[in-house]
Amino acid sequence: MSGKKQNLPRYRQVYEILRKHIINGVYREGDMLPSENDLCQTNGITRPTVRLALDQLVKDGFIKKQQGKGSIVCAQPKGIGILSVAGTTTAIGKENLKTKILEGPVIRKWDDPFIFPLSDVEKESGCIYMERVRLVNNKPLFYDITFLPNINLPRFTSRTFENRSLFDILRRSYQIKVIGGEQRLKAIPAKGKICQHLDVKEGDPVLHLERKINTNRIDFNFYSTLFCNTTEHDLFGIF
Amino acid sequence: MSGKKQNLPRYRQVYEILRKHIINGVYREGDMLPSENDLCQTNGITRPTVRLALDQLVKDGFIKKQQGKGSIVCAQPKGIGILSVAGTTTAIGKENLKTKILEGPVIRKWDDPFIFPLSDVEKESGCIYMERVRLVNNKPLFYDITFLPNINLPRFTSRTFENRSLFDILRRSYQIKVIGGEQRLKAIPAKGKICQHLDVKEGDPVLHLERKINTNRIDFNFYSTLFCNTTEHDLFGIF
DNA sequence: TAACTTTACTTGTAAATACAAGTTATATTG
DNA sequence: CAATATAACTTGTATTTACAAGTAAAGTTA
Repeated sequence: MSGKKQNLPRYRQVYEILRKHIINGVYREGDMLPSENDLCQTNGITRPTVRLALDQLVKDGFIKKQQGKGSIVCAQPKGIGILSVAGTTTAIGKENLKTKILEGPVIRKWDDPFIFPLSDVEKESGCIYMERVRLVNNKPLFYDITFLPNINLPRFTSRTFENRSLFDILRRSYQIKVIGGEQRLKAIPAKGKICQHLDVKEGDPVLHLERKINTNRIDFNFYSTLFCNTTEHDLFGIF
Repeated sequence: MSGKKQNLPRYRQVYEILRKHIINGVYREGDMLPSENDLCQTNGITRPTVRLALDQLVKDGFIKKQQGKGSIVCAQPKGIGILSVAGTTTAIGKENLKTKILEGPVIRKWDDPFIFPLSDVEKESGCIYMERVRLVNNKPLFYDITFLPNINLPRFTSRTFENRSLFDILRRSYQIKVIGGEQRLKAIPAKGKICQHLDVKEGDPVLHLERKINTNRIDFNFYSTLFCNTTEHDLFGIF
Protein backbone atom coordinates (compact mmCIF):
# COMPACT_ATOMS: atom_id res chain seq x y z
CA MET A 1 0.00 0.00 0.00
CA SER A 2 2.87 2.38 -0.69
CA GLY A 3 4.83 3.82 -3.53
CA LYS A 4 4.48 6.91 -5.58
CA LYS A 5 2.56 5.33 -8.40
CA GLN A 6 0.11 3.68 -6.07
CA ASN A 7 -1.99 6.67 -5.20
CA LEU A 8 -5.22 4.84 -5.61
CA PRO A 9 -7.53 4.70 -2.62
CA ARG A 10 -6.82 1.73 -0.46
CA TYR A 11 -10.08 0.01 -1.20
CA ARG A 12 -9.28 0.32 -4.86
CA GLN A 13 -5.87 -1.23 -4.39
CA VAL A 14 -7.30 -4.23 -2.59
CA TYR A 15 -9.94 -4.55 -5.29
CA GLU A 16 -7.31 -4.58 -8.03
CA ILE A 17 -5.21 -7.17 -6.23
CA LEU A 18 -8.13 -9.50 -5.64
CA ARG A 19 -9.43 -9.01 -9.15
CA LYS A 20 -6.06 -9.90 -10.62
CA HIS A 21 -5.88 -12.97 -8.42
CA ILE A 22 -9.24 -14.09 -9.72
CA ILE A 23 -8.41 -13.37 -13.36
CA ASN A 24 -5.04 -15.12 -13.03
CA GLY A 25 -6.58 -18.24 -11.52
CA VAL A 26 -5.18 -17.88 -8.01
CA TYR A 27 -8.80 -18.08 -6.92
CA ARG A 28 -11.03 -20.19 -9.12
CA GLU A 29 -14.75 -20.56 -9.47
CA GLY A 30 -16.18 -21.86 -6.24
CA ASP A 31 -13.18 -20.89 -4.17
CA MET A 32 -13.75 -18.82 -1.06
CA LEU A 33 -11.88 -15.56 -0.82
CA PRO A 34 -10.22 -14.83 2.52
CA SER A 35 -12.71 -13.55 5.05
CA GLU A 36 -13.18 -9.84 5.56
CA ASN A 37 -11.28 -9.99 8.83
CA ASP A 38 -8.44 -11.89 7.22
CA LEU A 39 -8.22 -9.31 4.47
CA CYS A 40 -8.14 -6.58 7.12
CA GLN A 41 -5.14 -8.21 8.70
CA THR A 42 -3.22 -9.10 5.59
CA ASN A 43 -3.76 -5.66 4.08
CA GLY A 44 -3.51 -3.56 7.24
CA ILE A 45 -6.86 -1.84 6.72
CA THR A 46 -10.17 -1.86 8.48
CA ARG A 47 -13.25 -3.78 7.59
CA PRO A 48 -15.29 -0.99 6.00
CA THR A 49 -12.44 -0.44 3.57
CA VAL A 50 -12.25 -4.15 2.80
CA ARG A 51 -15.99 -4.15 2.25
CA LEU A 52 -15.78 -1.39 -0.32
CA ALA A 53 -13.31 -3.50 -2.31
CA LEU A 54 -15.43 -6.61 -2.00
CA ASP A 55 -18.62 -4.76 -2.89
CA GLN A 56 -16.99 -3.58 -6.07
CA LEU A 57 -15.99 -7.14 -6.89
CA VAL A 58 -19.61 -8.12 -6.35
CA LYS A 59 -20.80 -5.32 -8.57
CA ASP A 60 -18.43 -6.36 -11.33
CA GLY A 61 -19.51 -9.96 -11.11
CA PHE A 62 -16.30 -11.50 -9.83
CA ILE A 63 -17.68 -12.77 -6.52
CA LYS A 64 -20.89 -13.41 -4.69
CA LYS A 65 -21.16 -12.78 -0.98
CA GLN A 66 -23.20 -14.85 1.39
CA GLN A 67 -23.88 -13.84 4.95
CA GLY A 68 -22.29 -16.23 7.41
CA LYS A 69 -20.40 -18.06 4.75
CA GLY A 70 -18.07 -15.75 2.89
CA SER A 71 -17.24 -14.47 -0.56
CA ILE A 72 -17.38 -17.05 -3.31
CA VAL A 73 -15.62 -16.60 -6.62
CA CYS A 74 -18.02 -16.63 -9.57
CA ALA A 75 -17.46 -18.30 -12.88
CA GLN A 76 -15.56 -16.12 -15.27
CA PRO A 77 -18.10 -14.87 -17.74
CA LYS A 78 -18.01 -16.11 -21.28
CA GLY A 79 -18.72 -14.00 -24.26
CA ILE A 80 -17.95 -10.40 -24.91
CA GLY A 81 -18.73 -8.49 -21.74
CA ILE A 82 -19.57 -5.28 -23.52
CA LEU A 83 -22.95 -4.85 -21.90
CA SER A 84 -21.54 -4.19 -18.47
CA VAL A 85 -18.37 -2.32 -19.27
CA ALA A 86 -17.51 0.68 -21.30
CA GLY A 87 -14.61 -0.33 -23.45
CA THR A 88 -14.35 -2.91 -26.20
CA THR A 89 -10.74 -3.70 -25.26
CA THR A 90 -11.79 -4.53 -21.73
CA ALA A 91 -14.74 -6.52 -22.99
CA ILE A 92 -12.74 -8.59 -25.42
CA GLY A 93 -9.37 -8.82 -23.73
CA LYS A 94 -6.15 -7.84 -25.35
CA GLU A 95 -5.30 -11.23 -26.72
CA ASN A 96 -6.52 -11.97 -30.22
CA LEU A 97 -7.75 -8.43 -30.60
CA LYS A 98 -6.81 -6.21 -33.51
CA THR A 99 -7.95 -2.73 -34.29
CA LYS A 100 -8.06 -1.35 -37.80
CA ILE A 101 -8.64 2.32 -38.34
CA LEU A 102 -11.06 3.04 -41.14
CA GLU A 103 -11.22 6.76 -40.76
CA GLY A 104 -9.95 9.47 -38.47
CA PRO A 105 -9.50 10.72 -35.97
CA VAL A 106 -10.71 13.84 -37.76
CA ILE A 107 -12.45 16.96 -36.60
CA ARG A 108 -15.87 17.44 -38.09
CA LYS A 109 -19.44 18.34 -37.26
CA TRP A 110 -21.71 16.16 -35.26
CA ASP A 111 -24.21 14.03 -37.11
CA ASP A 112 -27.54 15.73 -37.24
CA PRO A 113 -29.71 14.41 -35.73
CA PHE A 114 -27.26 12.93 -33.28
CA ILE A 115 -27.83 9.73 -31.31
CA PHE A 116 -27.90 11.50 -27.94
CA PRO A 117 -28.85 15.05 -26.99
CA LEU A 118 -25.86 17.36 -27.10
CA SER A 119 -25.11 20.34 -24.91
CA ASP A 120 -24.65 23.72 -26.55
CA VAL A 121 -20.94 23.57 -25.76
CA GLU A 122 -20.64 20.22 -27.47
CA LYS A 123 -22.59 21.40 -30.49
CA GLU A 124 -20.40 24.46 -30.85
CA SER A 125 -17.09 22.72 -30.50
CA GLY A 126 -17.83 19.96 -32.99
CA CYS A 127 -16.51 16.46 -32.63
CA ILE A 128 -13.53 14.28 -33.23
CA TYR A 129 -14.70 11.38 -35.31
CA MET A 130 -13.21 8.03 -35.99
CA GLU A 131 -14.21 4.67 -37.36
CA ARG A 132 -12.55 1.44 -36.37
CA VAL A 133 -13.07 -2.25 -36.84
CA ARG A 134 -12.22 -4.50 -33.94
CA LEU A 135 -11.26 -7.98 -35.00
CA VAL A 136 -11.04 -11.08 -32.85
CA ASN A 137 -8.92 -13.87 -34.33
CA ASN A 138 -8.78 -11.76 -37.49
CA LYS A 139 -12.56 -11.73 -37.90
CA PRO A 140 -14.44 -8.48 -37.64
CA LEU A 141 -16.51 -8.34 -34.47
CA PHE A 142 -17.28 -4.65 -33.94
CA TYR A 143 -17.60 -1.77 -36.35
CA ASP A 144 -17.10 1.08 -33.95
CA ILE A 145 -17.83 4.73 -34.69
CA THR A 146 -16.62 7.07 -31.97
CA PHE A 147 -17.50 10.71 -31.44
CA LEU A 148 -15.55 12.76 -28.93
CA PRO A 149 -16.36 16.39 -28.21
CA ASN A 150 -13.60 18.55 -29.61
CA ILE A 151 -12.95 20.10 -26.20
CA ASN A 152 -9.51 20.19 -24.61
CA LEU A 153 -8.01 17.27 -26.48
CA PRO A 154 -4.81 18.80 -27.82
CA ARG A 155 -3.18 16.96 -30.72
CA PHE A 156 -5.74 14.21 -30.52
CA THR A 157 -6.03 13.92 -34.27
CA SER A 158 -2.32 13.32 -34.67
CA ARG A 159 -2.39 10.25 -32.45
CA THR A 160 -2.33 6.70 -33.64
CA PHE A 161 -5.01 4.27 -32.58
CA GLU A 162 -4.01 1.22 -34.54
CA ASN A 163 -4.16 -1.67 -32.10
CA ARG A 164 -4.46 0.66 -29.15
CA SER A 165 -7.15 1.24 -26.59
CA LEU A 166 -8.88 4.58 -26.84
CA PHE A 167 -9.57 4.51 -23.12
CA ASP A 168 -5.91 3.97 -22.30
CA ILE A 169 -4.93 6.92 -24.44
CA LEU A 170 -7.57 9.13 -22.87
CA ARG A 171 -6.44 8.16 -19.40
CA ARG A 172 -2.70 8.44 -19.90
CA SER A 173 -2.51 11.45 -22.15
CA TYR A 174 -5.49 13.46 -21.03
CA GLN A 175 -6.26 12.17 -17.52
CA ILE A 176 -9.75 11.33 -18.67
CA LYS A 177 -11.14 8.33 -16.89
CA VAL A 178 -14.23 6.52 -18.08
CA ILE A 179 -16.70 6.07 -15.24
CA GLY A 180 -19.66 4.39 -16.88
CA GLY A 181 -22.45 5.25 -19.23
CA GLU A 182 -25.69 4.28 -20.84
CA GLN A 183 -26.56 2.36 -23.94
CA ARG A 184 -29.40 1.54 -26.24
CA LEU A 185 -29.50 -1.59 -28.25
CA LYS A 186 -31.46 -3.15 -31.04
CA ALA A 187 -31.24 -5.77 -33.73
CA ILE A 188 -31.09 -4.45 -37.27
CA PRO A 189 -30.53 -5.83 -40.73
CA ALA A 190 -27.02 -5.17 -42.02
CA LYS A 191 -26.63 -2.86 -44.95
CA GLY A 192 -24.07 -0.63 -46.65
CA LYS A 193 -20.83 -0.05 -44.79
CA ILE A 194 -21.89 -2.44 -42.07
CA CYS A 195 -21.92 -5.36 -44.51
CA GLN A 196 -18.54 -4.30 -45.78
CA HIS A 197 -16.84 -3.82 -42.47
CA LEU A 198 -18.39 -6.71 -40.56
CA ASP A 199 -18.17 -9.06 -43.52
CA VAL A 200 -21.85 -9.99 -43.40
CA LYS A 201 -24.51 -10.19 -46.06
CA GLU A 202 -27.12 -7.56 -46.76
CA GLY A 203 -30.00 -8.15 -44.38
CA ASP A 204 -28.15 -10.32 -41.91
CA PRO A 205 -29.06 -9.50 -38.29
CA VAL A 206 -26.48 -7.46 -36.43
CA LEU A 207 -26.57 -5.74 -33.11
CA HIS A 208 -26.62 -1.97 -33.05
CA LEU A 209 -25.50 -0.25 -29.85
CA GLU A 210 -25.59 3.46 -29.23
CA ARG A 211 -23.61 4.49 -26.22
CA LYS A 212 -22.98 7.57 -24.19
CA ILE A 213 -19.85 7.17 -22.14
CA ASN A 214 -19.37 9.26 -19.01
CA THR A 215 -15.97 10.38 -17.76
CA ASN A 216 -14.51 11.96 -14.69
CA ARG A 217 -14.07 15.20 -16.58
CA ILE A 218 -17.07 17.36 -15.81
CA ASP A 219 -19.48 17.72 -18.68
CA PHE A 220 -17.25 15.63 -20.91
CA ASN A 221 -18.97 12.60 -22.31
CA PHE A 222 -18.28 10.86 -25.53
CA TYR A 223 -20.33 8.70 -27.80
CA SER A 224 -20.04 5.51 -29.70
CA THR A 225 -22.10 3.67 -32.25
CA LEU A 226 -21.25 0.02 -32.38
CA PHE A 227 -22.35 -2.57 -34.87
CA CYS A 228 -21.62 -6.07 -33.76
CA ASN A 229 -21.63 -9.37 -35.60
CA THR A 230 -22.88 -11.88 -33.02
CA THR A 231 -22.68 -14.94 -35.23
CA GLU A 232 -19.72 -16.36 -33.35
CA HIS A 233 -19.67 -14.31 -30.19
CA ASP A 234 -22.50 -13.52 -27.80
CA LEU A 235 -22.40 -10.25 -25.96
CA PHE A 236 -22.41 -10.69 -22.23
CA GLY A 237 -23.40 -8.60 -19.25
CA ILE A 238 -24.49 -8.77 -15.68
CA PHE A 239 -27.29 -6.89 -14.01
CA MET B 1 -38.56 4.66 9.39
CA SER B 2 -41.08 2.65 11.40
CA GLY B 3 -43.98 0.32 10.97
CA LYS B 4 -44.23 -3.38 10.80
CA LYS B 5 -44.07 -3.64 7.05
CA GLN B 6 -41.03 -1.42 6.81
CA ASN B 7 -38.41 -3.89 7.93
CA LEU B 8 -36.01 -2.95 5.18
CA PRO B 9 -32.60 -1.73 6.21
CA ARG B 10 -32.54 1.98 6.73
CA TYR B 11 -30.31 2.69 3.80
CA ARG B 12 -32.77 0.79 1.65
CA GLN B 13 -35.70 2.81 2.93
CA VAL B 14 -33.99 6.08 2.13
CA TYR B 15 -33.07 4.75 -1.28
CA GLU B 16 -36.70 3.84 -2.01
CA ILE B 17 -37.97 7.23 -0.90
CA LEU B 18 -35.48 9.14 -2.99
CA ARG B 19 -36.01 6.90 -5.97
CA LYS B 20 -39.76 7.44 -5.80
CA HIS B 21 -39.24 11.17 -5.57
CA ILE B 22 -37.14 11.09 -8.70
CA ILE B 23 -39.54 8.86 -10.60
CA ASN B 24 -42.50 11.00 -9.54
CA GLY B 25 -40.83 14.20 -10.67
CA VAL B 26 -40.26 15.74 -7.24
CA TYR B 27 -36.65 15.94 -8.30
CA ARG B 28 -36.10 16.44 -11.98
CA GLU B 29 -33.12 16.08 -14.26
CA GLY B 30 -30.47 18.57 -13.23
CA ASP B 31 -31.90 19.10 -9.77
CA MET B 32 -29.62 18.67 -6.79
CA LEU B 33 -30.67 16.23 -4.16
CA PRO B 34 -30.38 17.37 -0.55
CA SER B 35 -26.81 17.12 0.69
CA GLU B 36 -25.67 14.08 2.59
CA ASN B 37 -25.72 15.99 5.85
CA ASP B 38 -29.23 17.26 5.15
CA LEU B 39 -30.41 13.73 4.46
CA CYS B 40 -28.82 12.63 7.73
CA GLN B 41 -30.87 15.20 9.60
CA THR B 42 -34.16 14.76 7.83
CA ASN B 43 -33.98 10.98 8.08
CA GLY B 44 -32.35 10.65 11.48
CA ILE B 45 -29.49 8.48 10.28
CA THR B 46 -25.78 8.88 9.91
CA ARG B 47 -23.81 9.71 6.85
CA PRO B 48 -22.43 6.27 6.00
CA THR B 49 -26.00 5.03 5.91
CA VAL B 50 -27.06 7.90 3.67
CA ARG B 51 -24.12 7.17 1.45
CA LEU B 52 -25.20 3.57 0.99
CA ALA B 53 -28.56 4.80 -0.27
CA LEU B 54 -27.02 7.38 -2.56
CA ASP B 55 -24.45 4.93 -3.89
CA GLN B 56 -27.27 2.61 -4.85
CA LEU B 57 -29.02 5.46 -6.65
CA VAL B 58 -25.77 6.10 -8.51
CA LYS B 59 -25.47 2.44 -9.37
CA ASP B 60 -29.00 2.37 -10.73
CA GLY B 61 -28.45 5.47 -12.80
CA PHE B 62 -30.78 7.85 -10.99
CA ILE B 63 -28.14 10.34 -9.86
CA LYS B 64 -24.54 11.31 -10.41
CA LYS B 65 -22.40 12.50 -7.53
CA GLN B 66 -19.75 15.14 -7.76
CA GLN B 67 -17.31 15.81 -4.99
CA GLY B 68 -17.75 19.26 -3.54
CA LYS B 69 -20.94 19.87 -5.44
CA GLY B 70 -23.54 17.29 -4.56
CA SER B 71 -25.79 14.68 -6.08
CA ILE B 72 -27.36 15.59 -9.39
CA VAL B 73 -30.47 13.90 -10.75
CA CYS B 74 -29.86 12.20 -14.09
CA ALA B 75 -32.19 12.14 -17.03
CA GLN B 76 -34.73 9.35 -16.84
CA PRO B 77 -33.65 6.74 -19.34
CA LYS B 78 -35.70 6.10 -22.41
CA GLY B 79 -36.28 2.75 -23.93
CA ILE B 80 -36.80 -0.60 -22.33
CA GLY B 81 -34.30 -0.88 -19.50
CA ILE B 82 -34.02 -4.59 -19.64
CA LEU B 83 -30.25 -4.68 -19.91
CA SER B 84 -29.72 -3.39 -16.40
CA VAL B 85 -32.60 -4.98 -14.55
CA ALA B 86 -33.90 -8.45 -14.15
CA GLY B 87 -37.60 -8.19 -14.78
CA THR B 88 -39.51 -7.27 -17.90
CA THR B 89 -42.27 -5.65 -15.86
CA THR B 90 -39.77 -3.35 -14.21
CA ALA B 91 -38.10 -2.69 -17.53
CA ILE B 92 -41.29 -1.78 -19.34
CA GLY B 93 -43.37 -0.31 -16.57
CA LYS B 94 -46.83 -1.49 -15.75
CA GLU B 95 -48.72 0.86 -17.98
CA ASN B 96 -49.46 -0.32 -21.47
CA LEU B 97 -48.11 -3.75 -20.62
CA LYS B 98 -50.04 -6.94 -21.22
CA THR B 99 -48.96 -10.48 -20.66
CA LYS B 100 -50.35 -13.40 -22.60
CA ILE B 101 -49.65 -16.93 -21.53
CA LEU B 102 -48.79 -19.22 -24.39
CA GLU B 103 -47.97 -22.29 -22.40
CA GLY B 104 -47.56 -23.41 -18.81
CA PRO B 105 -46.59 -23.21 -16.14
CA VAL B 106 -45.97 -26.92 -16.53
CA ILE B 107 -43.48 -29.28 -15.03
CA ARG B 108 -41.16 -30.86 -17.55
CA LYS B 109 -37.57 -31.70 -18.23
CA TRP B 110 -34.92 -29.11 -18.93
CA ASP B 111 -33.96 -28.52 -22.52
CA ASP B 112 -30.91 -30.52 -23.41
CA PRO B 113 -28.47 -28.93 -24.00
CA PHE B 114 -29.62 -26.14 -21.73
CA ILE B 115 -28.61 -22.48 -22.10
CA PHE B 116 -26.67 -22.42 -18.83
CA PRO B 117 -24.90 -25.13 -16.88
CA LEU B 118 -27.22 -26.81 -14.42
CA SER B 119 -26.39 -28.24 -11.03
CA ASP B 120 -27.12 -31.90 -10.36
CA VAL B 121 -29.96 -30.91 -8.08
CA GLU B 122 -31.53 -28.79 -10.78
CA LYS B 123 -31.15 -31.50 -13.38
CA GLU B 124 -32.78 -34.05 -11.09
CA SER B 125 -35.71 -31.92 -10.07
CA GLY B 126 -36.68 -30.85 -13.57
CA CYS B 127 -38.12 -27.47 -14.34
CA ILE B 128 -41.29 -25.47 -14.39
CA TYR B 129 -41.67 -24.11 -17.87
CA MET B 130 -43.75 -21.35 -19.26
CA GLU B 131 -44.02 -19.23 -22.35
CA ARG B 132 -45.42 -15.74 -22.39
CA VAL B 133 -45.70 -12.84 -24.76
CA ARG B 134 -45.33 -9.38 -23.31
CA LEU B 135 -47.16 -6.73 -25.31
CA VAL B 136 -46.72 -2.98 -25.15
CA ASN B 137 -49.65 -1.02 -26.56
CA ASN B 138 -50.99 -4.35 -27.80
CA LYS B 139 -47.94 -5.06 -29.90
CA PRO B 140 -45.72 -8.01 -29.02
CA LEU B 141 -42.40 -6.86 -27.65
CA PHE B 142 -40.97 -9.90 -25.84
CA TYR B 143 -41.46 -13.60 -26.38
CA ASP B 144 -40.36 -14.86 -23.00
CA ILE B 145 -39.59 -18.46 -22.14
CA THR B 146 -38.99 -19.04 -18.44
CA PHE B 147 -37.45 -22.04 -16.73
CA LEU B 148 -37.66 -22.34 -12.96
CA PRO B 149 -36.10 -25.23 -11.06
CA ASN B 150 -38.90 -27.42 -9.71
CA ILE B 151 -37.58 -27.04 -6.19
CA ASN B 152 -39.78 -25.90 -3.30
CA LEU B 153 -42.37 -24.07 -5.34
CA PRO B 154 -45.57 -25.62 -4.03
CA ARG B 155 -48.64 -25.22 -6.24
CA PHE B 156 -46.71 -23.10 -8.65
CA THR B 157 -48.32 -24.67 -11.68
CA SER B 158 -51.79 -23.85 -10.46
CA ARG B 159 -51.09 -20.13 -10.36
CA THR B 160 -52.19 -17.63 -12.91
CA PHE B 161 -49.72 -15.36 -14.60
CA GLU B 162 -51.96 -13.53 -17.01
CA ASN B 163 -51.00 -9.86 -16.72
CA ARG B 164 -49.02 -10.48 -13.57
CA SER B 165 -45.37 -10.12 -12.74
CA LEU B 166 -43.54 -13.36 -12.13
CA PHE B 167 -41.16 -11.58 -9.80
CA ASP B 168 -44.01 -10.25 -7.69
CA ILE B 169 -45.46 -13.71 -7.35
CA LEU B 170 -42.12 -15.22 -6.40
CA ARG B 171 -41.56 -12.54 -3.81
CA ARG B 172 -45.01 -12.53 -2.22
CA SER B 173 -45.83 -16.19 -2.32
CA TYR B 174 -42.43 -17.80 -1.99
CA GLN B 175 -40.25 -15.09 -0.41
CA ILE B 176 -37.92 -15.39 -3.34
CA LYS B 177 -36.26 -12.10 -4.18
CA VAL B 178 -34.42 -11.51 -7.40
CA ILE B 179 -30.96 -10.10 -6.73
CA GLY B 180 -29.43 -9.81 -10.20
CA GLY B 181 -28.03 -12.08 -12.83
CA GLU B 182 -26.14 -12.45 -16.03
CA GLN B 183 -27.16 -12.38 -19.65
CA ARG B 184 -25.92 -13.16 -23.12
CA LEU B 185 -27.21 -11.46 -26.15
CA LYS B 186 -27.09 -11.71 -29.88
CA ALA B 187 -28.95 -10.70 -33.00
CA ILE B 188 -30.63 -13.54 -34.85
CA PRO B 189 -32.98 -13.96 -37.79
CA ALA B 190 -36.52 -14.69 -36.70
CA LYS B 191 -37.96 -18.06 -37.54
CA GLY B 192 -40.70 -20.46 -36.49
CA LYS B 193 -42.51 -19.61 -33.27
CA ILE B 194 -40.61 -16.36 -32.94
CA CYS B 195 -42.17 -15.02 -36.14
CA GLN B 196 -45.57 -16.10 -34.93
CA HIS B 197 -45.37 -14.70 -31.44
CA LEU B 198 -43.50 -11.48 -32.20
CA ASP B 199 -45.44 -10.85 -35.40
CA VAL B 200 -42.33 -10.47 -37.54
CA LYS B 201 -41.34 -11.95 -40.87
CA GLU B 202 -39.08 -14.92 -41.36
CA GLY B 203 -35.50 -13.63 -41.31
CA ASP B 204 -36.21 -10.29 -39.65
CA PRO B 205 -33.57 -9.40 -37.07
CA VAL B 206 -34.62 -9.92 -33.47
CA LEU B 207 -32.68 -9.80 -30.27
CA HIS B 208 -32.09 -13.03 -28.44
CA LEU B 209 -31.28 -12.84 -24.72
CA GLU B 210 -30.38 -15.76 -22.51
CA ARG B 211 -30.51 -14.91 -18.87
CA LYS B 212 -29.65 -16.52 -15.59
CA ILE B 213 -31.44 -14.78 -12.77
CA ASN B 214 -30.04 -15.03 -9.25
CA THR B 215 -32.22 -14.97 -6.16
CA ASN B 216 -31.78 -14.64 -2.44
CA ARG B 217 -32.60 -18.30 -2.04
CA ILE B 218 -29.35 -20.21 -1.92
CA ASP B 219 -28.60 -22.25 -5.02
CA PHE B 220 -31.89 -21.20 -6.55
CA ASN B 221 -31.53 -19.45 -9.87
CA PHE B 222 -33.93 -19.40 -12.71
CA TYR B 223 -33.53 -18.89 -16.40
CA SER B 224 -35.14 -17.03 -19.19
CA THR B 225 -34.84 -16.93 -22.92
CA LEU B 226 -36.15 -13.72 -24.39
CA PHE B 227 -36.75 -12.82 -27.97
CA CYS B 228 -37.32 -9.15 -28.52
CA ASN B 229 -38.66 -7.20 -31.44
CA THR B 230 -36.67 -3.96 -31.40
CA THR B 231 -38.32 -2.35 -34.39
CA GLU B 232 -40.15 0.20 -32.28
CA HIS B 233 -38.38 -0.03 -28.94
CA ASP B 234 -34.69 0.03 -28.16
CA LEU B 235 -33.43 -1.88 -25.19
CA PHE B 236 -31.68 0.30 -22.69
CA GLY B 237 -29.09 -0.21 -20.01
CA ILE B 238 -26.45 1.50 -17.99
CA PHE B 239 -22.97 0.33 -17.23
C1' DT C 1 -15.50 46.85 -9.26
C1' DA C 2 -12.36 43.09 -10.06
C1' DA C 3 -9.25 39.98 -8.09
C1' DC C 4 -7.82 37.40 -4.41
C1' DT C 5 -8.45 35.10 0.03
C1' DT C 6 -11.08 32.97 3.44
C1' DT C 7 -14.93 30.49 5.00
C1' DA C 8 -18.65 27.40 4.60
C1' DC C 9 -20.42 23.59 2.48
C1' DT C 10 -20.22 19.23 -0.19
C1' DT C 11 -18.63 14.61 -1.34
C1' DG C 12 -14.55 11.09 -0.87
C1' DT C 13 -11.70 8.09 2.10
C1' DA C 14 -10.74 5.73 6.24
C1' DA C 15 -10.76 4.05 10.99
C1' DA C 16 -13.03 2.34 15.14
C1' DT C 17 -16.83 0.32 17.40
C1' DA C 18 -21.07 -2.24 18.16
C1' DC C 19 -24.72 -5.29 17.28
C1' DA C 20 -27.49 -8.53 14.15
C1' DA C 21 -28.02 -12.54 11.43
C1' DG C 22 -26.37 -16.61 9.19
C1' DT C 23 -22.99 -20.68 8.75
C1' DT C 24 -19.87 -24.03 10.47
C1' DA C 25 -17.18 -26.34 13.81
C1' DT C 26 -16.80 -28.04 18.35
C1' DA C 27 -18.47 -29.64 22.66
C1' DT C 28 -21.94 -31.85 25.38
C1' DT C 29 -25.56 -35.06 26.34
C1' DG C 30 -28.41 -39.12 25.86
C1' DC D 1 -22.77 -42.68 17.71
C1' DA D 2 -26.51 -39.39 16.81
C1' DA D 3 -28.74 -35.34 18.28
C1' DT D 4 -28.54 -31.05 20.47
C1' DA D 5 -26.36 -27.00 22.27
C1' DT D 6 -22.67 -23.85 22.30
C1' DA D 7 -18.88 -21.38 20.49
C1' DA D 8 -16.43 -19.53 16.78
C1' DC D 9 -16.50 -17.51 12.53
C1' DT D 10 -18.56 -14.94 8.63
C1' DT D 11 -21.10 -11.25 6.39
C1' DG D 12 -24.87 -7.38 7.05
C1' DT D 13 -26.26 -3.00 9.22
C1' DA D 14 -25.38 1.09 11.66
C1' DT D 15 -23.11 4.71 14.43
C1' DT D 16 -19.33 7.82 15.49
C1' DT D 17 -15.30 10.23 14.37
C1' DA D 18 -11.67 12.29 11.60
C1' DC D 19 -9.41 14.05 7.72
C1' DA D 20 -8.99 15.00 2.49
C1' DA D 21 -10.38 17.15 -1.64
C1' DG D 22 -13.44 19.89 -4.38
C1' DT D 23 -17.07 23.73 -5.02
C1' DA D 24 -19.33 27.91 -4.07
C1' DA D 25 -20.26 31.84 -1.39
C1' DA D 26 -18.73 35.50 1.37
C1' DG D 27 -15.31 38.68 2.80
C1' DT D 28 -11.23 41.52 2.05
C1' DT D 29 -8.03 44.17 -0.56
C1' DA D 30 -6.30 46.88 -4.29
